Amino acid sequence: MAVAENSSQTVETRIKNPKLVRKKHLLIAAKATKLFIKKGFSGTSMRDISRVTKITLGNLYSYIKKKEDVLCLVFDLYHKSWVKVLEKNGIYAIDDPEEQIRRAIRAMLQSCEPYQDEIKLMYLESRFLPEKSLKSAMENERELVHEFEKMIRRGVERGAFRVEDPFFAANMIVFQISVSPLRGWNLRDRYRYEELVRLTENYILETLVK
Amino acid sequence: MAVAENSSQTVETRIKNPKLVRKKHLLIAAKATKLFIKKGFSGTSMRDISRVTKITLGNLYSYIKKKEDVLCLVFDLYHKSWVKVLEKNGIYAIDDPEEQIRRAIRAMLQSCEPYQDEIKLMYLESRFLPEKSLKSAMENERELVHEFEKMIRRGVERGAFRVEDPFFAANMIVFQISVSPLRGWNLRDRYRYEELVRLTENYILETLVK
Amino acid sequence: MAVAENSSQTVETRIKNPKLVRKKHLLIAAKATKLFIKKGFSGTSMRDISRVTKITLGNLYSYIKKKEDVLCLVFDLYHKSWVKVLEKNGIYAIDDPEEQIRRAIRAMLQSCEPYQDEIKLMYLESRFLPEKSLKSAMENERELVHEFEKMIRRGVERGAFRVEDPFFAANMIVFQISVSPLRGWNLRDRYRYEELVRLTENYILETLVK
Amino acid sequence: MAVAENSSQTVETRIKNPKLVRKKHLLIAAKATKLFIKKGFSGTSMRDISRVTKITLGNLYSYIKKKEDVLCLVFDLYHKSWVKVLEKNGIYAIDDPEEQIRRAIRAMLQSCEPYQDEIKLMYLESRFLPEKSLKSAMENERELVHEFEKMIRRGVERGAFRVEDPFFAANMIVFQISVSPLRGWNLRDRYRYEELVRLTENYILETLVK
DNA sequence: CATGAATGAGCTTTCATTCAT
DNA sequence: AATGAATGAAAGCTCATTCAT
Repeated sequence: MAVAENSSQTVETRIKNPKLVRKKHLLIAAKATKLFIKKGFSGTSMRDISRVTKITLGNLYSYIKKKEDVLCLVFDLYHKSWVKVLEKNGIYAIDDPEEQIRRAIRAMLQSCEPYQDEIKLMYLESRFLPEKSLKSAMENERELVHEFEKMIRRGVERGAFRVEDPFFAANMIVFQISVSPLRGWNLRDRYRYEELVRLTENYILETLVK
Repeated sequence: MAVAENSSQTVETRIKNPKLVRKKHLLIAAKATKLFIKKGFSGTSMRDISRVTKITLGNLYSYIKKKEDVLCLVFDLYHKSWVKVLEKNGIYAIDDPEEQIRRAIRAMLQSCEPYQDEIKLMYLESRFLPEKSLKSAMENERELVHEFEKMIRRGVERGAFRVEDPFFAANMIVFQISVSPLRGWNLRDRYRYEELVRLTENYILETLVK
Repeated sequence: MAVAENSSQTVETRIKNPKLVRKKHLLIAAKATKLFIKKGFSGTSMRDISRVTKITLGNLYSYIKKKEDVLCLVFDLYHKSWVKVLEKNGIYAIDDPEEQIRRAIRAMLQSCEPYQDEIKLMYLESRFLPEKSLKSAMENERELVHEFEKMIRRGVERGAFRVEDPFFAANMIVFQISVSPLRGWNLRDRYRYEELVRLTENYILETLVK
Repeated sequence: MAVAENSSQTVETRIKNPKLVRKKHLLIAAKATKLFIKKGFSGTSMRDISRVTKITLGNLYSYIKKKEDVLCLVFDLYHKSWVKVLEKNGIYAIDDPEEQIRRAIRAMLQSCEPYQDEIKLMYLESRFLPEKSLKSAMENERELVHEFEKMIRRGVERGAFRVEDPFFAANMIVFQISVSPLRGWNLRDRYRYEELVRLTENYILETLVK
């Protein structure tokens, strides 16, 4: 969930200098994100993007080939490495299943915090991705679900969890983690984010634990 | 979740005959829904809508004033009466809190079943609604959340439920009910809908019940 | 070579009134022809065409679907019925082969006269036609060549002509007929058109007749 | 018709070293020719030319000033020295007029053979030449016509030819020589080139000779 | 009430060309 | 001499919306 370091291998470029490409791609992705959040992908014009990035329209097209490439850049920027979030937070090293999954959820929630709008954006606009990118985004999510499934199964085997269908539960948990970005309008003016984290964490755990 | 009978108070019209207006509004909403599901609101042109409704472009603008009015009509058609779903299914008459909420969830899930795509659509395109309609749609949801909150509080008082924060829980439940429309791509080819209903129902109940 | 009466069956339209379509198509074709002669097909923009026809750009696209359709309209306007020119001039009724072919050539040359630039245009820009139209244009020419071939064979059988290869000769004659439009720059300021007709006619006949 | 040795006096350059200029000009012309044949002058972009020549876009503009200069280079490359073809083939030394003109035609046809596409190209795209180059190209052709005119007049004086108007005939002959490049689509899949040479040669001669 | 032609602004994309290094 | 990033204008085309009939 942390912002990706190496964006934009996906997007072809006419510019040769890779450092410059990276820099501009980051700029484009960052600025476009804000526009997309405000007006949506279809509602944002290339001229808008040109204006806010202060990159000439013609030059903009030196760094991308099509408008949807901008969307890919945005996804590249934010959609990297859900699983890495777990790795980085040392989740796999935790032995106790309850503690493990609790910490996993918390890690996810905390690393989502600064990117609520971005996550919603990705949720709303993923359908405009070119098929290849869409697939990779979905694969990314599937991986995350799979990690949770494994954690749940382990908890069940250990007798710590009581779960009817681990695959379904894993899907539900991943979905529940996104409750704040997706339903924020009803929650975020009522709770501080930390509270939301705690509440969500507890709520999910309540379901699993015997 | 049943289709609303009286759509289109929201949308102003040049036509006087109210029966005709209602008839055409229903037609427009129904046909536009399919287009929006397939191509999104921004991806659908007024010409597309004119073509599928077989209403001339000019005439179409006798029944609406702007393109976003069509979206309002669609929302009017599907977004009415969440609470009525509960009423109609006799939820309020059920005394046992666990049974009550279980049946409420089931009623919601079942009445959502034929409208998965429409629900997703409303989720995706609500941001293009004019503010007034958006507010009313949100209000509608808030009402539903509120009903669940009341059921939860009653269960807690009766000692049937163990819930930290009823308002949060109600929000989460309403959110969880929409797991199938919103995350269908990973679930719907694995489970039949009845199974999903059962799994979701059980999963949510597991959390609440002591 | 006479201008076609019924242009534009080829080109699809959003406009329903067929008379209007015909009228505008004629207008578009006529005005575009002049532009294409001056600046070529690629060098002429849709905006140019919009300007000279005084049809709004958006509306222009109600009468065509793509820019190349305009080229089709131009070809429809001028490229009809080479063979009809022969029919209309009563060529097939002439018994004497020499007289027949002489009159055929003259008829072609005379009916070409008002359209020198247009013929050159069609020669230069035919490569931008969509394949279907290109084929039909080529077929049209092939028919003309074929008619000449038949006339030549008849003359050979009658002992009036001395020709090595009638098919080749027919091709060469059709080519020679276009000498004025295609090489006009060197000839047209030296001879009046009538003289060119006479010279070409005699020159070709000289080759054939025993 | 042989490729010119000294191209590019026409085109101004920022580069000083004349050998280098010549080398690059030849490269540009040769590669651009292929592109122009395939996609036309207007359909070819400077980037295309940069790509195939492997000369950087910026550097390309060190050797030319405008895109049309590239066209000039192409014309320089192929359009030189029609008259030289006659010289090199020893045409002027031939005494017998019929033999002379027959050999002249054959020489032209044979030296055209490898450049059919190039000749058509020059025919199609000459209108994009800057006026000066266009004039020089036309002058070149005029010279060729003039040579033929002289040969014809000589034949007439000697009593070998019977020609109404030598200037017109010369024009027509030069035009006929280009029948294969310009009308190839109907002839070239029916005859081998040698046959076309023989047929054209005989056909033209038939007209002239008493 | 209905028709469908017309409008004009806006879209994405590409191009010839220049300029700093 | 050479590189390649940058520019700004213009291209083809579509759209929501209006208006005369």
